[in-house]
Amino acid sequence: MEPTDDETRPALPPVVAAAWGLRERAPKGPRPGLTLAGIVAAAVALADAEGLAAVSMSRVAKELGAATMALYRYVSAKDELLTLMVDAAYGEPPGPGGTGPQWRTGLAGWAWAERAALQRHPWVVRVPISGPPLTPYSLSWLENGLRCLAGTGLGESEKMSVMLLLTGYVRNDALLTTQIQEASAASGRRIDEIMPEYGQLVARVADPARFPALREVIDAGVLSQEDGPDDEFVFGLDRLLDGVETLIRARTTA
Amino acid sequence: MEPTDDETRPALPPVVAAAWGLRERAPKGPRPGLTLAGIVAAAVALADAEGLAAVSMSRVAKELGAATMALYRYVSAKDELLTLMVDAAYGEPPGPGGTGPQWRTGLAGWAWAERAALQRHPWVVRVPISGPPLTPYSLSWLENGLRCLAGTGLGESEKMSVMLLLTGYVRNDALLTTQIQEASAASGRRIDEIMPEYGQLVARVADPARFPALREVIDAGVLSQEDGPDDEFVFGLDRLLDGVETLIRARTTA
DNA sequence: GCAATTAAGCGTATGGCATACGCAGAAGGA
DNA sequence: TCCTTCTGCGTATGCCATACGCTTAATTGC
Repeated sequence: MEPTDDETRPALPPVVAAAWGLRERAPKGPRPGLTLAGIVAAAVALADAEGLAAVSMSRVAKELGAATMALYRYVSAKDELLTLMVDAAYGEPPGPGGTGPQWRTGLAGWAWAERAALQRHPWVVRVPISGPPLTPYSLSWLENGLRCLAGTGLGESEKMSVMLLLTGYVRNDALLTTQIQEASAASGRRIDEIMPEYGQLVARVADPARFPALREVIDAGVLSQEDGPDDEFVFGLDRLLDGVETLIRARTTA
Repeated sequence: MEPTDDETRPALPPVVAAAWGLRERAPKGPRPGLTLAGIVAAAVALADAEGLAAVSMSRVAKELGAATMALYRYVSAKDELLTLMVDAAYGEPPGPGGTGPQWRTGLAGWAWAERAALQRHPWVVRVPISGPPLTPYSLSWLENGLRCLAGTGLGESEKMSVMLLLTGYVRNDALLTTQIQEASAASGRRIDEIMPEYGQLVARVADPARFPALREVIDAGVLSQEDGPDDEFVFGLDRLLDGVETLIRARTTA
């Protein structure tokens, strides 16, 4: 008996197989009354409307008119549902951007697209990473990002590192944004009220002798003026892509 | 009656006042049997030992030999406790680095120090941000970071943006690292087992025709080789500081 | 010394959560 | 017709945050 693939290769995690539609149904037994895609869609809609905290197994089931435990016929644990929700929330990535010298506009467009997706589904960044990306849409996003870096002279390992850095930046920005929004909603103040107040509070609490640099920032009025919601994102993205550009230039001229 | 500070200035949030030690105790009534600092220390120790999920009000109280509701005499809600825990976990920042041309080594040291603090207390990045930093240690970290940028020609607003970008990078790296560790612990596999497996799984699931760039990465063996745990952090930090350097040079030569 | 005041510690109750387990019944194959 | 297999689901367990109000300790004003 020759070795089969099943013995030489690691098995696909069940949730990955499900995401790629590789589950085969046994012919016997009653027809399923629900579908995995329907469960995921209901959970995504619920998270969009009421936040990730509202996504409990019983609540999703109620939304579908089913009992809580019925969901466990489709998903072995809540973690699996979350993984599938994230993949669905990402959806189709933007088309591959230009390669070669256009890498920068391509990657910038990719980053803005991820940001837009995370603004549509802010709860995505609250779902703990369960491992490196293996689900269909996640891999498509990675693929299209990597394509922007073709012809830049970067090594394959460097390309992956750039993508990791970029998606990390976008995700962190989205996490910060939603956390600030939630905190301001919880405190009942609007964000444009909070920032000027913040400057005053820091000034009150931070002794100028011990916090001189901070005091200069406050005196410059940085904390009082409001900037457009995109300004901070643009700044960070520009720095980050500048850093990548420095590396690419070094690889090209070397 | 002339306007007092209390009328013209926003009030300090209670948790901020507590963190700066500004709570005055009424002389009457029984002596407190617990201290805020003691509660925070117990909660930090518990989070270090068993993770943030283990930090429930009843569990912290049990650790202190008190009843659950006793804690609510010191903290108005769990969120307040979490805020104080984070501040305690950061602790003293590294001394201010050199200014002027040494900004880069100073900021790099700052970033490594924050990373070290987050490795000591991985749960910190799981605590939702409740607002801009106002607690003592948080402000000290910000202060010492800003000092590195003195004499670089950056505007005050740009200095703040750089610090936001840098701390975001470090925190995101820490979040990713702990999530991967937790996921690998939950699956019972070691991380150095997972990565080679991951390459094989991607290869199995990703059609080379549809995922050419991804396939190149896999074929280069990027996903199979393990790099030192710091390599990825070094790469991102270098790119990020390169990007800041580009900006500083533009401000200097202009 | 005594009464009034104030805050500390805490017992109880509420409503929600994930999910292990096992049963009833449906669908198809033999 | 009977047997296998799978679906839907009811129940039970042990957690969680925290609102409310009682008892009691420590102090002040008389």
